[in-house]
This record gives sequence, structure tokens and C-alpha cells, in this order.
Amino acid sequence: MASEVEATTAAATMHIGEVATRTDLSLRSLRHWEEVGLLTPSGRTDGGFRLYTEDDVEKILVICRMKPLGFSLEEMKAVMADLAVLRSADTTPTERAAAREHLAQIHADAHERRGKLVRQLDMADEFIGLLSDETTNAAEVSGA
Amino acid sequence: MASEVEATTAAATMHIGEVATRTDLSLRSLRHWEEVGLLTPSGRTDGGFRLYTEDDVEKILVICRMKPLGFSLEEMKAVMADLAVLRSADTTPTERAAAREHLAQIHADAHERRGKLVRQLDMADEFIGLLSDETTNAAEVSGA
DNA sequence: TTGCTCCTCACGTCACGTGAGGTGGC
DNA sequence: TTGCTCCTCACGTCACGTGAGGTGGC
Repeated sequence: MASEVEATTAAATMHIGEVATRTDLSLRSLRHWEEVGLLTPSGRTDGGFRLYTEDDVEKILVICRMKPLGFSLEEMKAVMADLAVLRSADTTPTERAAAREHLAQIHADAHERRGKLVRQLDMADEFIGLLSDETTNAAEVSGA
Repeated sequence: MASEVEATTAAATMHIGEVATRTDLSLRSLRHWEEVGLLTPSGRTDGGFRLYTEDDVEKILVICRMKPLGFSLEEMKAVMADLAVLRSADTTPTERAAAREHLAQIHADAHERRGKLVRQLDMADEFIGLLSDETTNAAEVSGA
């Protein structure tokens, strides 16, 4: 019975390699994110191996969704802190208000950045169209 | 009459500042692109000022459309060289065939990268949705 | 002649990539 | 005990950003 509990507990944490596979991130990125304080794994083994919980992975996935918008690691760190404030029960109303205000700004910023992403996609499509033309019709330039 | 021709010629070239404004690039980027050989302005004044032609700006705009796909400056340099080969009249059929083959590979690569861009946009939308939920409903977590 | 624009170094930055040399975990 | 995974430095890279100090262009 005790070993069953142990097994369950063990299954609840992962080494860095499994996290990397599941999130499609490099080991270096995960270590770098810890270096800058963006995401610190919940534990370490006695030997020093990083131990990530499912909750850690959830946070990593939130960061992954924020990343395409081009926020810096420092900005994302602030966002994660704000989200933690809102999700925690024991935070003061003042703290919660500040967190919500900051997140509202980030939200507006995110919308702008989304617009840029869409424009980048349009740009990319124009380039792809240009390549299509050039590769299929290039022979005609000197011919006709 | 001679001054009129001169004026026309002068109007056909620009200094780096105007190019930066028109393309929404930094002066540093334009200079860096020259450093690595991605885009060299057609001329220089006696004093050393870079002179860009309309044709130079066209090339810059092509590069700008390629950039969102995440190609390196070195890769974009190769693409511009290939496009130049296809657009030039005096290139050998062998050269043209090689250029077209390379561009076909780039085209396939571009499609893949476009897919990633779309997935990034989806990610971004999920993040924005998450922020909307969190900022509007956060008060209910401890309340209800 | 006065600004404003442009010039060339050259160091700094951000987010990792990439070994080097060594040890933990099952 | 053998691998395979993980560890910590620490230097390298890519695409510029950011002054410093100086000069060209209309």
C-alpha cells in the first residue's frame, strides 16, 4: 500500500527530458527559463535532478501560448506572477486589483501583437505567392 | 535640360533614412543587412552616404515578406541570389535550373513554416482567451 | 553657417545552442 | 555495473540595439 502511494507520487513528477518531449521545448530552454526565474521546477532529487509536476507543465504550456506574441521572458514572468496572484486564495484585494490591472494592459498589448502576427502571415502568403509565380513562370521571362 | 535629367536621377535614389521610413526597418537593420551581404545599396555619395534605388527598395520589401517565416539572413541571401538569376537574361540554363530547384525547396520549406505561423496564431488566441477569462472571472474564484 | 542626417567602430543584449567534463537514477 | 539521462559551467551565435565621436548634404 505504501509502495502504491509512492508510485502514485512518483508518477506525478517528471524529469526534464519528459517535460521537453511533452512541450516540444529544448532542455536548454527549460534550464534557461529557470535561470531567469520564469519557471522553476517544484523540486529536485537528492542528486540534483529537476522534478516537474503536472502543475509545472501546465504553467509551461501557458508560457508557450504567450511566446508567439513576442513577449520577453521578463514580461512573461510578470504575467505568470499576476496569474498566480489571481489564482491564490490568500492575496490582498490590493494585490489582486494590481494584478488584474496589469493583465488588462497585457491583454490590450496581446491584441496589438496578434494583429502584427496576422499581418506577418499575410506577408508570408505574399512571399509564397511570389515564389510560386517565379518558379513556374521564370522560363517565360526570356522566352516570350 | 541637363539639370532636369540630373534631378530625375537624383529623385530615383534615396538616403537610408527614407528607406527606413518607407520599409519600417531600423537604420541598424539596413546597415546590418549590408554587412552580411543580404542587401547592398546600389551606390554611395562621395561623402560615403548610402544611396538606395527604387529597385533596392523592392528587394527589401521581398525580404520583409520572407522574414516572418523565420528564415536566417543567410538563407534569405541565397533566395535573393536565386531570384536574381531567374530575373537576369544572361544566365546559363544550368544556373537557372539550379536556382529553380533551390527555390522549389524553399517554397516547400516556406509552406511548413507557414503552418507553424498559423499554429502560433492559434496559440496566441488561446492565450488571449485565457486572459479574458482570468481578468473577468478572477473575483469569483474565492467568492463563489 | 547651422542643424539634421548620415558615417564607422565597437560593446551590449536577448534567448537560447553547443560542447566539455562529470555524476545521478532505475 | 552498464548506459542513458541528467548536472553545471562557460563560450558561441544570431540579429540587431545603443551609444560614442565625427563628418556630409541641402
